[in-house]
Amino acid sequence: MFKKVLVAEDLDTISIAIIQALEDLKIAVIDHVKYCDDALLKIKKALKEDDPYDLLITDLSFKSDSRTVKLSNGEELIEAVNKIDPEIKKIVFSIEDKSYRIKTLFNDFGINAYVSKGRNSINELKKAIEKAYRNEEKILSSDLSFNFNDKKLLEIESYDISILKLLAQGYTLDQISNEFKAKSITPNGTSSIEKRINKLKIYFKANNNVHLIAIAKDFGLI
Amino acid sequence: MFKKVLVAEDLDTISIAIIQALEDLKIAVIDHVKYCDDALLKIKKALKEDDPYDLLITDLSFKSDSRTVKLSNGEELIEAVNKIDPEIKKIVFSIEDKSYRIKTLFNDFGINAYVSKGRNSINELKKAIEKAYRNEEKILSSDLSFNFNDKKLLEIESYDISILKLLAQGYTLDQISNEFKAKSITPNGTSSIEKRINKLKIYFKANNNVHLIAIAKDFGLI
DNA sequence: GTGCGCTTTACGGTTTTCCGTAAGGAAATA
DNA sequence: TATTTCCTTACGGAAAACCGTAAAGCGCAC
Repeated sequence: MFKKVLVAEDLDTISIAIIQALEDLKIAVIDHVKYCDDALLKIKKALKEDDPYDLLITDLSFKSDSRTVKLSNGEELIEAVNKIDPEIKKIVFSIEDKSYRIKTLFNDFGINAYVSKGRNSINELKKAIEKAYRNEEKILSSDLSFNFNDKKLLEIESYDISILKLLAQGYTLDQISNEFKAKSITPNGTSSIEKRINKLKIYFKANNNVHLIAIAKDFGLI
Repeated sequence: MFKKVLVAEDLDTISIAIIQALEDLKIAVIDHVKYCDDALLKIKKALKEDDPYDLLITDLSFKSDSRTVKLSNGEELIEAVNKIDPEIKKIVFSIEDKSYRIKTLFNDFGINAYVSKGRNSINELKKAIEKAYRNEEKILSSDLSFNFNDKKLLEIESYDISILKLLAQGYTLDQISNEFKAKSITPNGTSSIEKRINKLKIYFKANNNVHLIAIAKDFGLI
């Protein structure tokens, strides 16, 4: 079993349960941090001392408080960790259950397991840890289990997300076009952007832009 | 101290910590349910047997799964409980930190305390329980503490929420007007609705309807 | 009844979205 | 080089949002 595990979770109520689960699994060293920044520091330090962590268990969303932080969520933490420690196994433990975001975690962030917080998540977490230790890939908690080959949500790319984000900030088509030109993102003609929004509306069965943004918010795309 | 307490919380990770905290407070009877429906049943049964609960601790959001439920969130549960058991004390323990929703809980739902899940929430919860036992009113965990006299967000009423919800579903002004006429909600002229939306846009500093809905979603209004 | 204040509704002009069609341009193919 | 195909952009008309102003409706005091 893993020897040294780091838990990044801000809610005290939840970290208690995670640590208890890790103790049940007879893990020797269990460290816990409440901020992403601290997690990165600990991983750096462990590497320097030649005693790295075997596993990182992290949440996705962290509450912001008075403390100013560099890494504000789990994705940013994982991105930073990947740069300095490609060996460490990564399990995400979060309430998020939107397939789009979870697929990105596996495909772009290279996590080993995703466990959704739910009514029986401690068992699911324990199972995922054991599977990760046995080097299984793309581990999903059983309440989720969607098809990774389903291209549906993977087709939506960062370009679409950029449009949706700007729309949600109240930009008009013209303003989005100018913004894209300024950042040399192509295509950037108002007509092209309009067409792309139209595709999204058809895809999400949205009546208009307002509806589209509401749906995008619900899906956790933005 | 309270003798009999009911905990309504779907996440197993969190309920463990809550129950542990209640045990620390030497509470004799601690019951726990994962669905709002079950909470209402237990409260009903306890009333019938003339051994009612002293305190209900509930979350706001409950995950939906295969089981079909009548009460799908904490607000609905509290509403139902208020009808059958006006005596029971009510503490809401949730991640939500938007003042609008919390104020409604105190003013319209008559809860005794609100504790925000955070980095030190177990202590906050314990303190809130003790204060509620001493009959204190409108107890807030210390990480929140906003001014109840601040009228800002209280001014937004159910009429505004109705408009926002319909907008988010892709309705046009005309359609909203018709919907309101059908449900005899007044005012229902397109012009009046337009004016109201405009107020909301000024209030939330939104550039247009799309922006407004994005903000409303972020605020948890809809 | 009359006048006042407030809310609701109506109206008109401008901007933006909405949606189809078509032109322009670049890469691929023959 | 000519042709096809796909992607990008332009254009134009209808619908809806946007925004200010004016009129109508209504309760209320006098």
